[in-house]
Amino acid sequence: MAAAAQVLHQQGVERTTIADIAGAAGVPVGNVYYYFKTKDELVQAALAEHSGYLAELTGELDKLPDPLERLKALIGAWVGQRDVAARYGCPTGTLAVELDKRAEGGMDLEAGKVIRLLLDWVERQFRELGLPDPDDLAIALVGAYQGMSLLANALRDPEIMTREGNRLTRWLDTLPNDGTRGSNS
Amino acid sequence: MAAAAQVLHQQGVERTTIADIAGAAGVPVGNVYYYFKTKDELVQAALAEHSGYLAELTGELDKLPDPLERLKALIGAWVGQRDVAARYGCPTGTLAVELDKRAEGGMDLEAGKVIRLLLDWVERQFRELGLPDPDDLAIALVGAYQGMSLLANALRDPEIMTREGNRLTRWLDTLPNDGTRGSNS
DNA sequence: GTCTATATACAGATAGAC
DNA sequence: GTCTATCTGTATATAGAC
Repeated sequence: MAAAAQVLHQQGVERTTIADIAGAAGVPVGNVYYYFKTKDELVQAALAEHSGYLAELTGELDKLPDPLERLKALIGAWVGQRDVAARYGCPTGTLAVELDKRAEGGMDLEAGKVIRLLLDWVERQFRELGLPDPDDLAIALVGAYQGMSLLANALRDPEIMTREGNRLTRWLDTLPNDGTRGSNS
Repeated sequence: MAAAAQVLHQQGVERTTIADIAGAAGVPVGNVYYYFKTKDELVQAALAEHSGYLAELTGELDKLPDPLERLKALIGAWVGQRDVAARYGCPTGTLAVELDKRAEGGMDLEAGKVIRLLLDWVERQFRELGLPDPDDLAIALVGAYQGMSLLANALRDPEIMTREGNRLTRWLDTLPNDGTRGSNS
């Protein structure tokens, strides 16, 4: 599953053969088919991997006491992945684009479900901050992440992630404060 | 070329066969190969179509006297395409994702060049407005467009385009004014 | 449960009649 | 310049030995 997630991210779903995944995992092709009946099941497995990574990350962030700090740490994690994003794009975002075209199998919305998990977590943070329209704010933040990942990838420029990350962090600081948290400045 | 642009956008590069494009254009396959030696050349042609559409759009917007109004009209054009974006994504953005994986042929950066054209035009508007860091602002605006297109597509929800479009328009109004243009409020 | 060999299908590309 | 028929490569998936 880890091999599938990595190779599918780097080479894309359509350009990746089962032999590629088998090779990356160090097993022969027939072996892969023993555990995954179709290529689509391997894609599902890769999505589950990304979903697990997301749960792990948000689980860590939830340990931070302040929702605003959690969101800033999330942006920090995104920027920390800037080189991967510039080379291969956001794993879930590029999968969403690829699966949308891959009509057969009805998996076109599976990547959207993982993105939805991230959206819901982000929305929860904005809600805890007492901000109006937390769903719109979540769309704005996650959308900015997907957008900067796509641009960084299309232009092969990791600096885009850094610059947008800084702007987003400043943006978070400009949002109205409901007064229950203290300001350090 | 128009048929190639449309079918490649809707079905994706890898899932589109030459027969699909030939069928959409109403000609047999052999005919397509008379004008385009390889599938990659058809992709190039599709990119040229999107680039032409972009030039047409910005050409129209340039007729507006105020750069701020040009940017707002650009956002309006994006939102006007919300149903297409929700179903198939941004034509250039999804192509960028697909071409990044399609290593062979060295076309991985071609879609990035078209996006660069848009970025440069947007940056020019911000510069005319006398705003600091116009390149960062352009990344933010075009990134937001790519992000909301991807989210709308992944979640199959055109309303995301409308809501983000409204937010971006309000954002433009909050940017510092250099004083050379009048405020109506 | 692991691995090799192969069947099946289909897409990119070409040859050549018209 | 248009179109049909076909070659060729390759990827998914399976059969079956071990």
